[in-house]
Amino acid sequence: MYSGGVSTPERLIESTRELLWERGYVGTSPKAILERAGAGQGSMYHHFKGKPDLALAAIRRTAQELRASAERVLDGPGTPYERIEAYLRRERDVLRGCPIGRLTMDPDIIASAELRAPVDETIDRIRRRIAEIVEEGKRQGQFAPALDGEEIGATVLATVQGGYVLARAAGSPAPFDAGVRGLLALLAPRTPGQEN
Amino acid sequence: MYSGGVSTPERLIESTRELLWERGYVGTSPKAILERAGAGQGSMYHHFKGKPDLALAAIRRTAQELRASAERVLDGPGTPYERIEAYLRRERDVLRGCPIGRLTMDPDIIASAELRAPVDETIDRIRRRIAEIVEEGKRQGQFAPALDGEEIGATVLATVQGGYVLARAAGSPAPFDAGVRGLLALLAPRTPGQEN
DNA sequence: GTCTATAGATTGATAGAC
DNA sequence: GTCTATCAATCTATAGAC
Repeated sequence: MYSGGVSTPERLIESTRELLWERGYVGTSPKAILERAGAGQGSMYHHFKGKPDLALAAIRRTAQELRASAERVLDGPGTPYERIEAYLRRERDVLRGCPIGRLTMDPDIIASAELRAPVDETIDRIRRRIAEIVEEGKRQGQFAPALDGEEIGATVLATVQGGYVLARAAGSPAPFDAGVRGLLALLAPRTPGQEN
Repeated sequence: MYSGGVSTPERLIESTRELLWERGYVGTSPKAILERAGAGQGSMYHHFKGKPDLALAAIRRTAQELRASAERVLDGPGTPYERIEAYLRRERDVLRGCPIGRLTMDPDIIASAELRAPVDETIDRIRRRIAEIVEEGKRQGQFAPALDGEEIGATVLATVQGGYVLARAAGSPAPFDAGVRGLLALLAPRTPGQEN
């Protein structure tokens, strides 16, 4: 339950972000949001048009934060391989899953162009940033010329998103970590004299 | 809506399978199941203890079918690489997602050991089968000895599961196909004289 | 701007007629 | 074995007092 010097709309958005992550859109009721935010029924409908409007505000903020934190890692120091490795290995609460990726399994999100848009944009931007890094690595001779940046970008992001699925199914982060290690082994940069 | 010479419990299970795939567990109501099955309230509670019991029957059947069809491809003809390629490229209704994988984003499925069990078992068995095939490929010299079968198995399955996430976010199967192509490029078998 | 009261629909489940 | 009727609780939303 949020309190402190934070405004009511702010508490509503933060509570919605948490619940969307935990239970998805379909599984999140206004009542649950209001309880967590410590607000009454009227407050929500005063500040937002309804559940979809509040969810949109919450999703936009989560998308923005996720994109920023991913790009901080991808634009950090190191060789192309090292930056992709940093992205794959960065700290994650694996069993909670991806707060943006999980929304793609929500039928009401996918049915609404407005709610799906920030999800699409976030995933697409990260994927394209990885694609650029792979192309950079190809120019530097770190990756094989036969690799396609766009394709590897999709593979990297899919491994992460699918890693969450495997981990949640198993009830353990281990399969996520295994998938990441497998991908890194496949991506391992070519060093002089190395045959694979 | 199911009819024909099919029994009522059968129609209930099939309707539940469809709805779990489309809307997940949280998003599927007994009412919706009954409407699709063309049955009344009483029928469902006569044959099943309730929503979780019916869902369990539906999930077990879907899990069984998915495992069988995946293993048919993985145990088919061809080299280890070709069998993994066949698995990755097999026909999929990409935008519908995986009927088993999507359940991992359902909080009520994950909260129930009984409902999660068939999901876990299905994913785990396919992953281990791929791991065996990778080890077989290593023995044949088709894959680099440095690769770990268990890890690559997780990477392959994660790429598929995550590919669905990317595709549904984009509203197009293209990112799924791109991710698969990227992974296949990384897995590409070593042929005599080839350096990467 | 916040609250409670209330609305009509839907949820998951039960009772009891046929 | 199937149906309709009914249940208490919850859903999303609105009304209106403060």
